[in-house]
Amino acid sequence: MITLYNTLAREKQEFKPITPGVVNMYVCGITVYDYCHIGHARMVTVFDMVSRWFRESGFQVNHVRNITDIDDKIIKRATENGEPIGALTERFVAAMNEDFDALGIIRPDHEPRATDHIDGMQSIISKLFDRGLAYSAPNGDVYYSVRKFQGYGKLSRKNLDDQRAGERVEIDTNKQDAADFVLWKHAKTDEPGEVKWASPWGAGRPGWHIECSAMACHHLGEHFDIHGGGEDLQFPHHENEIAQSEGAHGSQYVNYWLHNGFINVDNEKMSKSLGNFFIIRDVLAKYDAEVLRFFILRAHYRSPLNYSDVHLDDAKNALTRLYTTLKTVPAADVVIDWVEPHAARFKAAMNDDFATTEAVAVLFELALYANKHAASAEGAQAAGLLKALAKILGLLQRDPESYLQAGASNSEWTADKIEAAIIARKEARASKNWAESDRIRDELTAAGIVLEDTAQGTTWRRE
RNA sequence: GGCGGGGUAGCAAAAUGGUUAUGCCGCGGCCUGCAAAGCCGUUUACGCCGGUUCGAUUCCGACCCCCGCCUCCA
Repeated sequence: MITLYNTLAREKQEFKPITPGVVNMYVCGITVYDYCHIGHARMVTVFDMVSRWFRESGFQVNHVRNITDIDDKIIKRATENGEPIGALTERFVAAMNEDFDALGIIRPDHEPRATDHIDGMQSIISKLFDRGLAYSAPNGDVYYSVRKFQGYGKLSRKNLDDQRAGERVEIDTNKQDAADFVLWKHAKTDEPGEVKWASPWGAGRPGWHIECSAMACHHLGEHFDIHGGGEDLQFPHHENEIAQSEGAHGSQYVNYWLHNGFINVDNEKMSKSLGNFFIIRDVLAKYDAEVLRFFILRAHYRSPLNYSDVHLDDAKNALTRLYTTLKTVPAADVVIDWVEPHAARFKAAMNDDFATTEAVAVLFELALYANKHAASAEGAQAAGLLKALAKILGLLQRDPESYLQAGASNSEWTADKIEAAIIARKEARASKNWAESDRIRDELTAAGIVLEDTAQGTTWRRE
């Protein structure tokens, strides 16, 4: 039995699929106008982990993650760059895929793009008009009349009358109510033709929220199991999605809402204005992608996660321990026996709202056991189980030696040169010339290369 | 102002009414030519004040502090 924290209910609930054995899940993806940051990395890693666990648990998973390829920021950036919208978005879709692939994210089953679903959006807007929930404003925009939708605020638990409308942002006088949101934006004369679509309400382009209602409905139907995204999307985005989809279809939209916590820097939310913003590729230039994945998964998905080099160093050292174990103790081929105590605890943790923190702790306990029994079949079995369980989290699947020796490709110390130094040191040691052997080792240490003398000979790794 | 999340050892991060979380770092020991790795051990942990209880970090109440959403945002 899998339980998950449902934002809609504000409590953990047992997961009951609409169709037995099937999980239909929609996750809000990226707006492609810039490189993805580590907050995006957390979001996709978390829902990748969720998909993997459902699959491991025997479910058929339909994982949909959209790509927002039309919006104000995209238009602005394309204009600044003097390039077509399509060229800009294609470039950043490619960059996104590179980054996510590096993180070991399994591609979602569908990655719909907003611009391919304009018809679906218009269809929903028409239904909203039919039901009296949409109206055309004097300026040509189409708005959703929030107060006419009963249950508005049920996800974010916001009471319309308690909001301080207009306190931070000036109220658009075209709206009948400050809380109303745009469904369709009328075309502006200075906008390029590629952002204008014909519609019953005049040429224009969709509002932000409507795309997810349309794409989710297209791939998963009017009613599906899980909808995920970053916690900031809870309001207004997800609240508005509910209003649109349930308003248009007259039935429940989503059973379980999952929201991942943010990555913070110095305990504050990352934001460009604070200048504490980190894009994935900059981090990957400094740290192995698996370190970043491990860093994300060792925390619980709903907790805030502080980012800094110190924390990544910590994660890196911890991951090195695991890989070192697998290097030292050959992993046996293991079919997971879920009754085995470690495996059972791993499963119980994952079933409990994806408690990867506890699952990772089990990994370390297996490493300890494997190290203690390194020479025996028990040890190989434990190492094998460690690797098998880690696979579910998308971790520890590389050749340990390769992982430990990776990086520093720009170093003058190539593998060949290191091997040569090790041979020279071996000769010095054979003649008990400790001064020379230590000199060689110190030289390597200074270059960030650690030597380890074992019964089977000397091995090396990069720090 | 409304709504929500949180304060755990040097750092990071979980669970839990009484029993070792886990990892990193530091320190001591074993091992080693010396190291590294590994193993063993180790550093007054639970924001503050009351209450319930045989017993609370863990439940209840008050208080202090931090963070998020209420605007585009993962």
